[in-house]
Amino acid sequence: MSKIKNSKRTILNLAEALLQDKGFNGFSYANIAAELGVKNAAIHYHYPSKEDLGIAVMQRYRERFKLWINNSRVKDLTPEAKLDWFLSIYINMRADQGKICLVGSMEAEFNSIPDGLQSEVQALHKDLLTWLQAALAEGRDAGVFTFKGEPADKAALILSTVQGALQMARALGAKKFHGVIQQIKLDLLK
Amino acid sequence: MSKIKNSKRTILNLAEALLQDKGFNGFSYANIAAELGVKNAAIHYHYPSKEDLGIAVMQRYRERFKLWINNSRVKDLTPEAKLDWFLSIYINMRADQGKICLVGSMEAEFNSIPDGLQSEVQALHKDLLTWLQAALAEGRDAGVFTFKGEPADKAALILSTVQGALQMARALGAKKFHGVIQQIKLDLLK
DNA sequence: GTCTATAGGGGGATAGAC
DNA sequence: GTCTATCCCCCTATAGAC
Repeated sequence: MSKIKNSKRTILNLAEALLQDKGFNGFSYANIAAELGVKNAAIHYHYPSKEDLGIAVMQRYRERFKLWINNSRVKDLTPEAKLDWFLSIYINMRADQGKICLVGSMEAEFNSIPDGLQSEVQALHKDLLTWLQAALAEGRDAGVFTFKGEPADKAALILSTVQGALQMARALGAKKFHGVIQQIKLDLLK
Repeated sequence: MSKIKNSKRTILNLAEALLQDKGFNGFSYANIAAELGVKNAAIHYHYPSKEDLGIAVMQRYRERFKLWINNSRVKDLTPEAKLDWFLSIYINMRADQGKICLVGSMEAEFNSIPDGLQSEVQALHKDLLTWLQAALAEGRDAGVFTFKGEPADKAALILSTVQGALQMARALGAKKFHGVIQQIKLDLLK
């Protein structure tokens, strides 16, 4: 791995964590530079504008998700295990550390982020929804999930729920978040 | 109504709308001043600091909610009508105009808002949760709601859901939001 | 109560040296 | 690739005149 690729990766890692922590308007190049031990301008060399940086974070996340769902370790899971895998993504975001999901962070500030970034948020949200909808449909057909209505609406509900629950955890604690996760399963499993 | 009270009320109205639109870090005194047709400093006269303004918005909302739930027009509703009333609060926030709820807006920026404001967010979220939990328990006892688990967890789930769904509407459209609202009812009613 | 003026800080971004 | 230096803008907040 070349040095520049490593720098870029480290910057993206920090930016992603800051987005989940403080949001797009809540972090600055100075935050990243400080943690990296370099100066402000060095970050601009790798990502000229803040919009570029935000877009790069979102695109990387989308590609990561695509790799996961196309890997047989996820693809071949039972519907129930697929749901557990999906929920574990949000559990691993560490509600106890006040982190929220990228999509929720970006959508809360949607009206004050650059246009190009809005499109990336939209694309990622669609990807998540599409996969979850298929998993729910598969599970209901297999007789392990039970819910009324359309898989599309149920998927949108579950995604909205985990997104909101991570935010709730900031004010009311991680315990409440885990209660919601359990309730999602109670509402879905036979 | 005195003139100062009117000014204060107008400022709070504008601040509330801006919070739902752009978030605490996304709006400025200049935004309010411009819409009010006065200068920046005039707003500081009524609310010295931005934290004061944010807290005042949250406190007013809490009192408004308290008045509603203690009014017989809500208190005497059937459990099912209570749920509809509660959901109508979020429907009336106009997902089609990109507005989200105050709690969601504040919690998404929770780690970069003043401490005093964090406490108000926490208090409002608790109020909403407490009322919804009681309504759900009442409805299940009356045999009109059906759900597994604890009313506390189901209430936290529903609140997280509407909060997340309003945010989702920004990226994916208001139609998806209304689909989620319908799904909430499908998941709850017998 | 609102004004002008201003202080003081932070943020995004660029130029040019090394 | 990273540095120093700098520009310019927006923001919160205050002082003092009207």
